[in-house]
Amino acid sequence: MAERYNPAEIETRWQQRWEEDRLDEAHIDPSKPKWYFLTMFPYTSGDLHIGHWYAEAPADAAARYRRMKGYNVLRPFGYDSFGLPAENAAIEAGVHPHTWTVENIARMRNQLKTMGCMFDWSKEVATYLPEYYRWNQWFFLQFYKRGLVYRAKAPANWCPHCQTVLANEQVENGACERCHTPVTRRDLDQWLIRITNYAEELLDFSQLQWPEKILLMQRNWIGRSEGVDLEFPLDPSTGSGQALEEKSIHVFTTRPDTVYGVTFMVLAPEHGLVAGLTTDERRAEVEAYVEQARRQTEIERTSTEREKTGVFIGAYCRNPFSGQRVPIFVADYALVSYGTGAVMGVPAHDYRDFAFAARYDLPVIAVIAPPNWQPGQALPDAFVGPGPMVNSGSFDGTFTPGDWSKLSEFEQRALAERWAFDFEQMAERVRRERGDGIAAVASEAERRGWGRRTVTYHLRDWLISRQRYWGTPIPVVYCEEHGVVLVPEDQLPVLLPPDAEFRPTGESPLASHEAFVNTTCPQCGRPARRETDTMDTFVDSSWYFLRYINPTYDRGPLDPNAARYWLPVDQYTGGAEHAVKHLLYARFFWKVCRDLGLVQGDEPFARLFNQGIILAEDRQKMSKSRPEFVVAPDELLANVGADAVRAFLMFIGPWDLGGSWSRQGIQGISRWLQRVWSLVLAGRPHANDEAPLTDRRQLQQRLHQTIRKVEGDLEDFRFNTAIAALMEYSNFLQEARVESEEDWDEAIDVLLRLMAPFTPHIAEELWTRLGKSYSIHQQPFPAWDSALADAEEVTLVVQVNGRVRDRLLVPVSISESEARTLALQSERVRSHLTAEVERLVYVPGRLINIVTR
RNA sequence: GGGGAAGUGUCGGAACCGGUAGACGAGCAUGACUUAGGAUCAUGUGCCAAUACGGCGUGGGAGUUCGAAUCUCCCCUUCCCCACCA
Repeated sequence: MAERYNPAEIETRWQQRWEEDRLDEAHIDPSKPKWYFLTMFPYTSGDLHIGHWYAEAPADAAARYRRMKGYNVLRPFGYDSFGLPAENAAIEAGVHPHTWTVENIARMRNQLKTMGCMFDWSKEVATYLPEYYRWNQWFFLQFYKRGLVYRAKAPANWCPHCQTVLANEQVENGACERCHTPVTRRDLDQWLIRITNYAEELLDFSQLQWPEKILLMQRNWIGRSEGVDLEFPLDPSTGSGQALEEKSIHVFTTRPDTVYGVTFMVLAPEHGLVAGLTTDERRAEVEAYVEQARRQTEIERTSTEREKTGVFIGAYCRNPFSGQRVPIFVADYALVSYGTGAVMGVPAHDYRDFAFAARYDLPVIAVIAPPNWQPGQALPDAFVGPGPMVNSGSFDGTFTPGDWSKLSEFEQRALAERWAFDFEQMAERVRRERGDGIAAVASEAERRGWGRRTVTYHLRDWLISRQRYWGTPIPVVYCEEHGVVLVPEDQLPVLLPPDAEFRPTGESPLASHEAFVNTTCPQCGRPARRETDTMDTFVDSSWYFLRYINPTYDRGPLDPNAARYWLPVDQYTGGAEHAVKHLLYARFFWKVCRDLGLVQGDEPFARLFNQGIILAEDRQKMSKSRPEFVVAPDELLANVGADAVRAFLMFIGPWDLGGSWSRQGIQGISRWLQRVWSLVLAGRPHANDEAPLTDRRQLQQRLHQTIRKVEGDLEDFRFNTAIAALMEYSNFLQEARVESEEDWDEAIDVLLRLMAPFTPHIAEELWTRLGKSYSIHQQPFPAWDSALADAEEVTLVVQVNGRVRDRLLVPVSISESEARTLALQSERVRSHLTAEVERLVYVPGRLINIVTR
């Protein structure tokens, strides 16, 4: 009786051996093409769950395949280990975040090793270590010197639960992405990074082989809008008596063609001019409104269902084009964070303004004539479509496209229906029309000095200050004499003191640590205070992949020598949830690094692949409240083994779609591995029985077809069909009766090499047991020969009027006339030929369709 | 409100260019072997009929085509992302 497959024993044995032999360490080798294969590093949240396996196991198979194809593959691993979750968990458990993090990393590392992945452990990186965050601080200094870091007092997203500010990207539906508490606003002095300087370049995706979906999300997030900054002079006859430096209000508009339709002006509640412009009699009401806007959460404030509200502030400005006096309102539908924080209200041609005007009984002046509209007629709704300008002084009659080209076809059709005009005709008219009211008014504004063309982005500057403990201290000192002073490079790192009170109070925890706060000014040596905020952890993750290439290098964040060889990353894999956070920040960081001369090229990640999400059996997302899914169960590893878990996760479906985790299906993989085990160890099946001999040519054909299929699937991350092909192949071998020992050996040799990327342990074990040289993971991937893979005979389907009536086995080389003859001779076909044959459609190698009258 | 992805047996899924729908697994059924098994092996398994060389089948409805899961239009459902962007 042959020995049974015992995955637990085999797997631990090989994992130890590979580690001892440093099989997976990558070294610079100019004689080989390199392949930097990166997977997003995990947050150190504790035990590994099946989601981690899902991110790592298929990527490992793809990386192992690359290595077998002759690439020098770099496959590092690290830990994103600063940040709120560590702190929150530590507070809950009453442990220091440092202890919590160190323990988690140790546990995660051990659990990771049971997966049998080809990680190069010599390049491990953890962001909480001073050797790492020292370079965050170094980057901060370089950014500062290049004018890419600045300090500003601005209303910031504030999470009342986490007691810290958040970047725009970390607010989801108006709530904190971590704890889902509704976000409010707070005015604080904050450090920001000028990512907007790179907005234009970040919109260039031409060098990226990324999923369209992600590019689209980044494009939308950056949100480029071309428009005009228009200046509306303040009316001197109104307003408060306060002396104002500002003489005008700036608005950003994409629709200057509607400027004659302005009937009011809206300032965001946080707009700097509100307090100064408000008249005394309006002051109480305005202040109450501003105060309630401030208290509201983002969710309440940005709900689209909500009615537009606002308050007249008593002041007026003047429309430079029409000369008309325009009342100024404060309303929370204007956002400080977009454009100039002020909106020109054109109710006739903007839905929001229309709703606002309706509520406060403000005039609606149509300045673009909708189809079938008569002058003087009231508008039932805002009209955003194209048409001739009216009520617009010298611009009357100028055609303007309105929002037409910005609308999707769907929206255009809806608009056509709403205003009862012909969609096709209008589309054609806009295409043909040479007039452009938008450009005409914009040019006029520039000529008269009333405004200038400008581009506005949805992307905000990146707010990196955090009022929390567990992060990188910002290397800045405040001196009474010298103000903001940077900590000199040779004094880095500014160490995070281990003994600070880290419980959040709303104040930065470091502020109460006297020994940390009190320092001396690097310039004059007199007493000074340290900055007590820490950095957003997205700073850490923006460049970790640069550190991997040589994590011990101490003369800079990255080793230039290693950088020249390894960078950029050839393949990046990870979840799509980072589409506009990490992936945008990392692209930005790279571009700055390029400008600092640290790296070459414009993009860090040439190719990107997003795996899907793995759900529990009942399609619930895995979570901490469901411990049965949080831990990749030891018991599972003991029973079926890591190879089976790996292969099952790849077999479950396409990697980018994710799927449900079920223990049931894993039996199928386990059985397959058992069958392969017996097949390989038992030797040629049916060697001595009466079964018909398998044709040698057919054996080779299956072998080469399988290599071709598995290779193609691995190139495209289609692991599920690759494994199905391997199953088909091993099932075929099980049925086969192969005469020659050599042929059999070749067939098995190929099977094991093809399995090695997916199930590395069993492949290595069987390989060794067959007496082949260690290690299978250093063997080349088998090559296929299309002459051998291509079939000599094909099944020709014969259809009558599109219905399959017969299948004929014919040589590939069959001529059309031979095929016709054979098809028409077929008994099965003839019985369906009840009418005269009209024509014959012949698709070589596939089918013949006989069409009758 | 906008954008995107997807709907195929009992289940996960396959079908890459418009050309054999359901590969490969799971589950189920029957049988074999077994003291027993959630072990192993064999056979079957889309639905309806059951005489088969039959009919119907890829969310629903239309269309293009010799031929549609695949292309076009309308409708329905699910998931994801963004959401007062002036």
